[in-house]
Amino acid sequence: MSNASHRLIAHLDMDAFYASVELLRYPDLRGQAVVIGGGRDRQPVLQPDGTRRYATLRHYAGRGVVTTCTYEARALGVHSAMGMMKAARLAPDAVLLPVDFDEYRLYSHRFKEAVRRIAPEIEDRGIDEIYIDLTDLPGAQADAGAAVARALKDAVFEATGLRCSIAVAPNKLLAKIGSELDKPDGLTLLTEADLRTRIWPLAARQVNGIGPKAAEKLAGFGLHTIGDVAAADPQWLLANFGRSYGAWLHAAAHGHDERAIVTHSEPKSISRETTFERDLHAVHDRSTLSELFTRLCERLAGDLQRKGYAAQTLGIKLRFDDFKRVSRDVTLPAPIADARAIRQAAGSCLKRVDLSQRLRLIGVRAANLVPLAAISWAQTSAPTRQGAGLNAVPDAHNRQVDLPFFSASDDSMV
DNA sequence: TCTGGGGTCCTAGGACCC
DNA sequence: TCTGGGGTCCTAGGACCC
Repeated sequence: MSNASHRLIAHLDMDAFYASVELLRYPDLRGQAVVIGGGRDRQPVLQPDGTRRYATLRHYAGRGVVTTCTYEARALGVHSAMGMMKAARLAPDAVLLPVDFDEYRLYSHRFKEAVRRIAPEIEDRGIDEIYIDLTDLPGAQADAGAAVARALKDAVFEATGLRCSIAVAPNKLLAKIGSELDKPDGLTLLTEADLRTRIWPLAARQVNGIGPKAAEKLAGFGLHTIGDVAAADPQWLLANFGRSYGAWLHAAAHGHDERAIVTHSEPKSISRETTFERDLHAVHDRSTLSELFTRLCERLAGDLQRKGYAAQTLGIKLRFDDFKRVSRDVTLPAPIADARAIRQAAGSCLKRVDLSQRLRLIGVRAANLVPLAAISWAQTSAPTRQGAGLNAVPDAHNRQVDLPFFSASDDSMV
């Protein structure tokens, strides 16, 4: 019932989330350059005198990337998604910690619960950020959400000991941009009136949905800021960026966004992938690859079963040594969730790829997810679809994909 | 010593159906 | 022999996000 033009949408973003969680555990690192990411076995060592000894970036060797880092590390030029080798050159003395997703998920749950107690209309946007609809919250309209935002920040700190940045705006697009404007520990209020002064001067890349490719293309036309895009002729945008994306660019640059808060969603796909320590060859490293592949399928099966889904589509993703990537997938006559069936379906996909080039990464993906509860009875009567699904499986023995326990004729990679 | 892992959405062509 | 127009599903790839 709320008027769309009077919406109050908040975006809440935890400040350097993983790094900040680590600082709660290791307060002696506060104020230092700390990088999270890379290897697995870099746990701090507790020494006899009670102090901890930490690994530093200096001697890092491997293919990891920086997952996140403290603001002190950012001051040295390190940022998320940077290769660890590069980060090590920039900040050799920075402390290196392994990622601990279980711990981060715990804190993620805590901060979201704290928010939910004040404002229940939450959209999950990953482990460390959410959108919140404040529109119908008592009193929120009176001060454009300022007091609620303050209360949310306090509640999050109370529940976790962690700081966050919040922006309140008329829509998700502006709220998302706004939460970056005053980081860390920020509180930003944006209205339509701020568009010209506070949004248009920002780089186009600041808009959620304008990524590296689009930003580069825009820059090629001399459009660098959001204001530049806003000033561009809409017909010209359509002609150069396509009907859909061009129209969206125009709307976004003018601060228009009617998307609602989505409080519930079902997963569309579940996947597991791994990058090898060194590039592997399908023939040379056949047994290593086969074992890794089987392991991935087992982990995927575990994920599916734990989350209560079976998959009707299975696929693989490969990245070659030159970073080119391919994917293959197959849709089965009936959904599956067990490791052997997944291994076989994924194996059939693998056979459709030219594997003469060395591989850097391999992944397995489950899609077309069906809740396990929905398929426990009518398994056998699932209709078989015509078309590419079955045709795409070249080997006759691979057609028995709907059997819960297949006779293992396919343990090979190629 | 470049470039992780887990996702979503969009596009585009072909198969197939009516 | 020539000639339709939807609509949906499947597959592959790409952009983007956290």
